[in-house]
Parts: sequence; structure tokens; C-alpha cells
Amino acid sequence: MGASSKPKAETAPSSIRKTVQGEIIRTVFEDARCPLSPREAHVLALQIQPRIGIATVYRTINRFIEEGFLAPVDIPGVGTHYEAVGGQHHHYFYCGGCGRVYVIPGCPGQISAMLPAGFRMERHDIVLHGRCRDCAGQ
Amino acid sequence: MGASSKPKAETAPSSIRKTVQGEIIRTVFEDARCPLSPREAHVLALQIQPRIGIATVYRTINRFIEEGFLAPVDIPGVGTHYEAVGGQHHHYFYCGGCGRVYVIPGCPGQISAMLPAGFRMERHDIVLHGRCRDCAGQ
DNA sequence: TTGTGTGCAAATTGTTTGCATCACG
DNA sequence: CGTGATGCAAACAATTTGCACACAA
Repeated sequence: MGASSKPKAETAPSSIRKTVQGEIIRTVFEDARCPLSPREAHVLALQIQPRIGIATVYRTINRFIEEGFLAPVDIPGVGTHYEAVGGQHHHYFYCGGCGRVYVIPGCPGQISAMLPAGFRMERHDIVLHGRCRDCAGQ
Repeated sequence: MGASSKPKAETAPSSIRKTVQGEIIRTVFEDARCPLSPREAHVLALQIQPRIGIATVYRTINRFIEEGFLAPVDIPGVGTHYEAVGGQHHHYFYCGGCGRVYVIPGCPGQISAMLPAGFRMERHDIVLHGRCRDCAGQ
């Protein structure tokens, strides 16, 4: 939220440092093929460096978001996930069978046609729910 | 999740009773023009009956969902909201200015065209973000 | 050396649950 | 009356924050 209205002083750092933990977490998201939850990212980071705390993961994720490296992905019913920004425009498919989140490239047109008069759209999220190829059979 | 694998015994009630609190909460959602968060529903219910606890609101909402009266609406970045089922197919618009959730009737076609081969879609959610008519000017 | 980032634990916030009690049917 | 529903508080889970210390620059 805004940083200028809170009396909290919010001492914004004047420079960002490169740290071992930060780079590990960055790598975890870069290597991930799908959006990760903070917990998943933490587990993966722990496999590389067994001392990273969950608080560091959260703080680093938030820093990465401000930095523009990560973007939040909210899947209804599941906690917030995060993914590295960079690919082309895409959406998500959540499999109710295995719980995995798939990235779906592309986008249906006509989205802005839904917009009521006078409204301004800055962004849109589409999440499909169902069964992925592996889970569809059952 | 499945109800048969847990050793919890989950004593499912064999009948559902009509109570004062339940009817108040039902009315709150019926009268609402937009999806409500549990907290919002609680505040509205308290205006009618000042003794309703937040736990009752949650329990009642979950009962209504199983009953098919309510459906969850997840708006990225905001907590889960709930709305009365019944209208025609629609989606949502979240205003970053005033925080209100608007219902948008209609739906862009071509959604299923995004689906990868072998995947089965059971449902889709679309959330638009931006500024509503009231907030667009600023 | 300076000040940012980390670890750990406590604090918050949102949601669920245990238990004694209430009240619908 | 018997069982489902309620209130309150404690329990949980997810995320943030305070503080002392470690370590980039």
C-alpha cells in the first residue's frame, strides 16, 4: 500500500544487497516450471541451504515483487502463489486432482467487451479449474 | 476433500434446522448486491441481531455452501468472499480504488479454446481489476 | 564501519474447533 | 426430549514484525 500516509516511518532501504539466501530463492523461482507457494519455495530453498527461515522467504518474495521479478498468482481455494515475471501473457489451470497449477499461454479475446461503461480495466485474471491430463481419466 | 477417508467420524447431521441466526445470515446474503466477506456478513448480521458470533457466520456460510445456496468468490489479493447462487453466469470486477467487488454479467467466448489437449475444464473464473466508474476519474 | 538482510520467536489476521448450553422440531 | 446450532474461547494456519546479530558494500 502507499508508503507516504503511514506514520510507521517505513524506513525504505536506499540500496538492495545481494545475499546468498536471496539468490537461492531467486533461483528456486527461476527454475520452477509453475507458480510456487511460499511454503513450496521454502522447502526447495531448504534443500540448498538448510538454515533459511520462512520469514526470510516471505520478506524476499515481497522484495522481489517490488523489484518486479515476481508476481503474485491467486488461485481460488488455494493460498497465494508466486511466479517469475517474464514470459508472455498467460493464465492458469488448477487441477483439482493433483493440486498442481499449470500455466496456459494465450488469452480469449473479447475480455474488454465485458467491461461496463465508465470502468477502466488495468488487468485481468483467468483461472480454469478441472482435471489435468494425468487426472482426467479417473 | 473426500469425507470417507478421514478417521474423524465427521458425524454428518441427518437434518438441517432453521434458526434465527441462520435466517439472518441468509437474508444478509440475499439482500447483498455484491459478494461479501465473512467479516462484512458478520457486521451486517450484527446490525440485526447483536449476539451473533463470527464462528456462527463461518459455520453457517459453510453449511450454505454445501446446501448450494452460497458460492465462494476468490478475489486475488482480497480475502474470500461469498455470494448467493442463482443469477446467470457472471464474473467479477475488483476496483482498486474503493475495494468494491462488482458483478459483471456475461462471459467472453473462446474460453475452452485455451484448454490444453487432454485437460478437462469444470469451471472458470475471470476477475477484472481496475477502476470503477466512480474511481476512474481520479 | 554502516546499515541491510537474516533467524528466531512473538504478534497479527483469518478460519476452524471443543465444549457447555440453547432451542428447533 | 434429542440432536443440531450457537457463543465463547482456545486452537490452527498463514503472514508479518521486533530485535539482536551477521555480513555485503
